[in-house]
This record gives sequence, C-alpha cells and structure tokens, in this order.
Amino acid sequence: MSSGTTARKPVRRRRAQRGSGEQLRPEIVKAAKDLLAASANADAVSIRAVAEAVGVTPPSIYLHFEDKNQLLSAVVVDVFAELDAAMLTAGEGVEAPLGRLRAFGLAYVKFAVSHPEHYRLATMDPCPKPVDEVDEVLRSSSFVHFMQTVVDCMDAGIFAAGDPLPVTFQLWAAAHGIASLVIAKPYLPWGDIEAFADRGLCAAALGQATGDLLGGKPTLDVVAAWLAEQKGAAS
Amino acid sequence: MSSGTTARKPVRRRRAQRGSGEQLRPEIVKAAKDLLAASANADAVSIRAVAEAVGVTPPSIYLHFEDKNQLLSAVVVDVFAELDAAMLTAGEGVEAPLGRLRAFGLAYVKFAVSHPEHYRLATMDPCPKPVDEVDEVLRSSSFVHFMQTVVDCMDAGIFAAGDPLPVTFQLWAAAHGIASLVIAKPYLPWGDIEAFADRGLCAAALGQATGDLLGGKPTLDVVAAWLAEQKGAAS
DNA sequence: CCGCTAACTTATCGCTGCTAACTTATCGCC
DNA sequence: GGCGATAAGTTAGCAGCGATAAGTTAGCGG
Repeated sequence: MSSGTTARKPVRRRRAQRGSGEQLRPEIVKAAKDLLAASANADAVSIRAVAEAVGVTPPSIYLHFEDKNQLLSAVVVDVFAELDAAMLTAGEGVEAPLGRLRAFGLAYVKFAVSHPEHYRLATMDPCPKPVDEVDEVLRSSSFVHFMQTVVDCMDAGIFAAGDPLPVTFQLWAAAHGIASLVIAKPYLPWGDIEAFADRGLCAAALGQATGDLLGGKPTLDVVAAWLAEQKGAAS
Repeated sequence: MSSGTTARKPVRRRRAQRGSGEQLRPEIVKAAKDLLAASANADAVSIRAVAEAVGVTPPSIYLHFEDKNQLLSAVVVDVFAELDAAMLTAGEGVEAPLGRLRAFGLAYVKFAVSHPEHYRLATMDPCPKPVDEVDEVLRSSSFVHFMQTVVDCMDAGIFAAGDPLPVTFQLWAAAHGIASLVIAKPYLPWGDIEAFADRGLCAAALGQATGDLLGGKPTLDVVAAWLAEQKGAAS
C-alpha cells in the first residue's frame, strides 16, 4: 500500500531505454552537487543518499562511476565550469585589464562564499585525481581566462613583462587565501567580506606591481627604505 | 600459540594506577597526531587505529574524548602550539618589525608545507568546535604574536596607524592562501616554494602599505595612475 | 516468441563511529 | 589477609558507510 510506514523508496525510476544508459550520469552528478550544497558537512553526501535522491539503488551508481572519488571529481568539474561562468559574467564589459582582474577576483571570492561546500570540495579536499591534473587545472577555463588578463596587464605596463604564470599563481593564492579562510572560519569578525576581499586583492596586485618596480626580488632594506621615502613624499 | 596468524593485539597496556586515568589522554592525542602525519589521507585516522596504536580497545578512547571531533580538536590545539613555537623560533632575534613579519610568514608556510595533514586539519577541515572559537583563534599564541608584530610595524610607520586586526587578517589570508594552495595542489609548477612564499608575503605587505599610502581604499583609477607615475619615475 | 544483454536489484562483506553492559584491577579500610 | 567500592578497560553489537558478486528484469533484434 502506498501509505505504508516502511521506509520503502517512494520514487523508483523507470528503467532507461536500451541504448541510453548514459542518461543517468548527469542526474547523479546533479544530485550529488545539490546534496553537497544542501548539507553543511561534506560526508553527508553518501552513495546511498545520492542513489535515493536519483531514485535508484546504490550499486547503480557504480555503473556510471568507478568509485565515489570519480563521482566527486565529476562534481568538481561541474563546479569549476560554474565558477568560470560567474567570473566571465563579472568581467564582461570591463575594458581595463586591472579592472577585469579585480572583477575576476571579486567574483571568485563571491562564488566561494556563496557555495562554500562546492568550493571546499574543489580546492581543499584531498581529491585523488587522474594523472594529468596539472593540465586539468592549468587549462581549465577560469585559470586560462585569469592568466590571459594577467598578460593583458603586462601589456598595459601594470606588471613587468615576463612569464605570466608566477604572477597568476600569486594572485590566485591571494584570492584563494581570502576565500578559503572566510569559509573555514566564518565566525571571525571579517567585517564586510566583499570589502575585505577587495582590499586584499587590490593589495596583492599592488604588491606584485610594486615588487616589480623595486626590481623583482627586493631585499627587506630596499623595501623599508622605499616605503619610508614614499611616506615622506606623500606627506 | 604466540605466533598464531590471528590479528590479536600484540601490545596491551598495563592498566593505569587508580587515580591517574588521565595519563592516557595525551598518549591518545599523540597517537592520533602521528597517525595523521604518517598517512596522507586524513580518514585513515580511525578510532580503531588510534586505539590500537595506543595499545587499548576502541571504547577506551571515549573515556577521554566525547567523540572523534573532540579528539581531533585536541590534535588541532597541539598543532597550533607547535606552529606558534616554530614561528617564535623563526622570529627570534629579528629586530626589524617588517623582518619579523616576514620571518613569521615564511615559518608559517614552511610549517604548513612540512606538516600538510596537520595544517589541513587545523585550517581546512570543517571542524565543529565549541562555542567560543572566536576567542580561541584570536587569542591563540601565534595569532597574538603575529598581530603584535603588525602593531610594531604600525609604530615603525610601515603600516598606517589604526586597528591592527584587519591588516593582520589580510596578511594571514595571504600566508594561508599560499600554504593551502601549495598543499592542495602540490603537482602544480610552483617552483621553489620558499621563494614563491617570500614573493607573495612581500607583495602582500607591500600592497597593504602602499594601499595605505594611497589613502586606505583607493579607486582603480588612482591605483593605475599611481602605478604609471611610479613607472615613469623609475625609468 | 526467443534469446541476448543493458540496466538495475538483492544480498552481503569489511569497515566506520559509537554505545550498553560486563569484567577486572587497584584502592582504602578493617 | 580479606572486602566492598569504583576507576579503568573490555566484549559484543548497532546502524551506516563504500564497495562487490550474483541474480533479476526489461527491451530490442531476429
């Protein structure tokens, strides 16, 4: 009877058409992603929970993913695509390279704060992935777009010309530091998070540019002297 | 027979003295910490594994810790103490405030890279902790020492005088960004990690100081103009 | 209508965190 | 020495986890 008190699965999927077994896969990924977003702690995303959300029994998951890590990796790919879209939207129509860099960074942090569990999974969890993850990261859309903007900044004379990769890493680390710290310790008095992020990102870019001005790798004395000089000139 | 193939526990602790049940607690923490350091993935630290390492049965753990999270929290406290010690050692004898700041930051990143699983547990895992964790973080030794050095930098005129907390947060985020990203994506071509950290930390400090010079919260135009001006003056 | 097989299920294993209930060693005390 | 009291630690077991082996069912070609 339909109103039974047993915990029988309420909704059972119809079996897929003969050739279209693959249609279940994206549904599984979406269910896992939604489950991750809905529950604060990541280990609430169990194979069993995902299976029930999709309306299928747990072993069916393994017809589409080798193990749980592969499923989560698929979720991560999805998350990165979403992040890239958010960044592109934020940078749309911003002509100045430095402005676009800022827009990207702010969008990055904003995305992380809005989807903390997704961001945590994508960037903080020890996710054993396939071999060529180097390429997967370095060629991901968001990273490529970000680095291209760094190149634009170099062309505009904002950063010293050279290999954009280290600078991109530095700015990425700055954005990630803000995002991950705010996510990991949300109870600390950060104040307005967007303002905090803006200040940190601006400082990072400014610091990189200024470091270039001082000759790439300035000694502490040079930095201190320069700061004193600037301070004197400003007053 | 003593050489049987059964998985019988090889070492069984002697029962503790009557009043000294508490002596097991630090041993449990140490075992958990060592286990975490030895195994790459954090969930290899199971109650059963810890119990066996100490030479005790699993339920005995619960005589000293309410649950697994409490045990891990105790490990985190230990880790933070170790981090603070490392930072203090690194800053010892460095008189210049900016130099001490740099020494602290480098020691911070170095510690994180040397003890990735410890650092991950302490700063990246969603650790449900007791109520007043705000105080626990803000009054932890390492944070206090770090912020004091920021104050020293303000007194020395390196940073604009004011509330040291936001600046400390910013610099912490910079250090954490570098540390956590290097830990999370160790396969990326960071180059020499200490150099990368030095550059990022220097840039962060420089960026904060320069941001102050430009009036606290400069607009993009001001920043771009200032950079162009500096560039012109330098050439 | 039949057999093949893709798609999915049932049943189960070994593991986990955790708990209830039991045992044992050590203590002060007589 | 013997004796309860109780701290310290055990055995046995629960529910839930990821994962697998083996069975079942539905749809399609012939």
